[in-house]
Amino acid sequence: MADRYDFHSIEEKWQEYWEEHDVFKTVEDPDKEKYYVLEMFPYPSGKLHMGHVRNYSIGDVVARYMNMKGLNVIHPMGWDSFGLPAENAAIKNGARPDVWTHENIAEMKKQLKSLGLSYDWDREVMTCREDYYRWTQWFFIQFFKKGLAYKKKNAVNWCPSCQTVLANEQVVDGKCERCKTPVGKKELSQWYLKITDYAQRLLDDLDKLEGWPDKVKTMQRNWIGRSVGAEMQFEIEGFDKKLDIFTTRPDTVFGVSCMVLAPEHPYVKELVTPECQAEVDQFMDKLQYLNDIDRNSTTLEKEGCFIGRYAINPFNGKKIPVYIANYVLMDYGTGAIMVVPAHDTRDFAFAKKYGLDIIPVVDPGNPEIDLENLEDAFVAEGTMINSGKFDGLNNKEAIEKITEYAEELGVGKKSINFRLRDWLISRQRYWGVPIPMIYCDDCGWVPEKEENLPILLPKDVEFTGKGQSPLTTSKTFGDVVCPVCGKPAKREMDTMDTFVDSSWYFLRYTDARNDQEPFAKEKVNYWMNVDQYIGGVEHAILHLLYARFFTKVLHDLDLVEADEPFANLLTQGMVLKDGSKMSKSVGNIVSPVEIIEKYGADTARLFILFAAPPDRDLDWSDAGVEGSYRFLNRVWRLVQEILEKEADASGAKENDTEAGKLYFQLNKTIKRVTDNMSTGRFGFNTAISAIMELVNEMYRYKETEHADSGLLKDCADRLVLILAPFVPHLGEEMWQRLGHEQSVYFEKWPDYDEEALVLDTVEIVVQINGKLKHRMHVASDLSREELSEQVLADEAVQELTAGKTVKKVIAVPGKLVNIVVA
RNA sequence: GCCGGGAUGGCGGAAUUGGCAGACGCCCGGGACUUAAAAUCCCGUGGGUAGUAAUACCCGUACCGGUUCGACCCCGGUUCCCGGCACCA
Repeated sequence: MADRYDFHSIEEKWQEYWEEHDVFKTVEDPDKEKYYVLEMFPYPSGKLHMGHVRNYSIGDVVARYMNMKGLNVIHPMGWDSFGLPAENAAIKNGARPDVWTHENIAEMKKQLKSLGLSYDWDREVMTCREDYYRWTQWFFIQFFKKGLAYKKKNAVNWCPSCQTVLANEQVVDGKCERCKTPVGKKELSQWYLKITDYAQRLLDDLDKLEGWPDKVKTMQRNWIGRSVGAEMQFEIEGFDKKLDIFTTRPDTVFGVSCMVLAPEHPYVKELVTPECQAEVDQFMDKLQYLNDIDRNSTTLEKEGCFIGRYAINPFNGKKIPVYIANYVLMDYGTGAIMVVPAHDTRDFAFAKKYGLDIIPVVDPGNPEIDLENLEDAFVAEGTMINSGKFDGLNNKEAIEKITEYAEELGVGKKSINFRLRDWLISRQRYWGVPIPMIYCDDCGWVPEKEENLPILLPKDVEFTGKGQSPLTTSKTFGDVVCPVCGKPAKREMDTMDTFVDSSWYFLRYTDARNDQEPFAKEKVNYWMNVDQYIGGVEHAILHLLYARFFTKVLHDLDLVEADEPFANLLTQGMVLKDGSKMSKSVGNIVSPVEIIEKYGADTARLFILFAAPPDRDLDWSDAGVEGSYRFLNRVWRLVQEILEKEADASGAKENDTEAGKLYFQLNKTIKRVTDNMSTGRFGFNTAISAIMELVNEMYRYKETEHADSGLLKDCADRLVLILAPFVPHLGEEMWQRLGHEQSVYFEKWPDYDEEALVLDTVEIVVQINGKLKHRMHVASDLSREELSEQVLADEAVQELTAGKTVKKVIAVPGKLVNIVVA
């Protein structure tokens, strides 16, 4: 009789019910407040892992809760289905990438459905399907027309293993983000999206994102890397062009002792004097043997080489030598710097090595620092010296004053530099969106006519895994006529980075079947923004930055009202096993399919939500899963037992009775769960523990004399309502058995009885000198004074304070009284 | 180096943001039911000292110090761990 519940048949039953009755289908309803909850869509690898289960369980609880709260919830799912693994399968065992991908999608969709997730599958999106990538191409053309897409030859990141170029964001510690192979450089002509035009807005608007974790905002700020300073021009003797440098320390311009250019700086070739040529060549040779990681290492010794020229400091007319050096990078600022050894640690090291002047221009005002013989660069705040009319100023003020002065002299101006680079989106791979551009010898790069979209991926290609894009092997793809002049022309052979696809999928969900436009305005504007976005922190800069950029551009193109995509963001922690990430090589993978088979989806969901707060890493525990399973069986049995008893409502709700206690607990629980579910709190683990306490209390009450079965039934009803978002199959089943006709998904989230939470008497704590000594029950509505009086009059308290002088009494109504004695 | 986050029992984690530290769960121990086991139910469970015992007292939220009647929480300093950025001028 104390049987375990049959989750197999229950879960199957309700999954069928939801599907047959279109329970999760949503349509726009202007009279209802909407709620858009979204989980990051997966790459269809074919197999669900625990990270997915966690991600979608969180989203599903939010979606189901918000629906019960009466909001019009949109909760879609789709597939980030372009990408390398499909192509690698093609290279390895001749699979067709499209077939391979669709098989994987079918398998994963089956697994997703077995979790009982509340998706509106009518909105399903696949980025690899023509009906989607047609619009990705269309957006690219809009970007191009706005001057936000351009092709440029540049030294780019090349992954030799993936045989393609990578964006800066995809290079982590000098290695490929996907396959961890060290990334090299290649000189290639590639397509870029001009994300740098949006650097300032992307930075500023982070302040608007109150519902984002600080961690992610900080990461984006670091990545965008804004720094304020000045650009200044230095004349070079015997050279007609001026040398442009960027500095954040214009205040130190009187302390410049040399100029340094990046070795790749375009002026270098022209500037090197014949006497220095040999030495410069030697230096360049040495640099060539360094890979990118070493070249950028902070520990690399600072080395350089004099190139035979002198520059003139426009502020003091001083003649200073011009060098090239390994620590100056061509792709930041102007690729040239002024060297101020006294106030920059790198410059200091460089000056020491080459015997350059070290001229202090900021006085620390600290007698312990010997300005004539600095042992280190002084980089903190101080007073200006050796700087002509600026002497005596605080150096922070001098930054502004000297910049203004430079402007007067016409040798410089305020300047802001970003670390962010433009987004390189060309990929030399097959399984991606063809870039809809055509090269004509006469017209240059022109976009394909919009009515010709989509430009379909050709099927007659070979997968060699080597060299150029597989599209080049197609006999049908490359040759076209120029859309402008009609002459023979060539198609672009590269495809787009898949991060382009995922930069707008959340917009497509709002109108996924539209074949006239990417989405209808009224639909996208009804549903956007995403109210709650949930996914892994690994996308903190990649996807989340690109998606913000895309949304802003589409906003500027007047396609969407929103200019930020995601109002609230939850970055969920990883699922670990025995303290480390689940992986094939470690052999510690727990398969969701097996867990669902053994315990059911409801148990898996409950455990994963209960074991840790969602933003923290979660260590998988088999014993913990058992515990969650035990709890669900406990609830199941409780509800069965209550149903077996005849309901005889009497409704005793006084605080001092057992029934009153239960009624109080019920309302407290509803309040706690409700509070924990509100946006931004994500207290799923504590919400569940509150429900567990209620269940314990119901068990206790059930065994008391004269237990009121009407009250128990009432409790069971509400227990099921608040539990249902977490364990939806069991929720539906119990709800039905409790005699309700409608799906629990459509029921209203229960309110709690505020009055029931106000007790007539409360237990308060009595402290003597801050230490807990005694407890007593008092009326809950006592004032401070009444409370102190009553406590001091208490017999036990008198005993505790006997023979001591009461110096002070602090009373906090409803909480405690602290008696300070001497 | 700069920035962000963190450290609480044997374990995962609670604590309405200054008011009973350790909720809830796991593990472990004891008991009930059972011929027995499983399942289930009940009880105990931070450490220490004293006591046959009810109990009493002491210590305890990484470390040192401060503010306060009162600190896991606020302030100053230190250590360690995780994440991001980094020869970025």
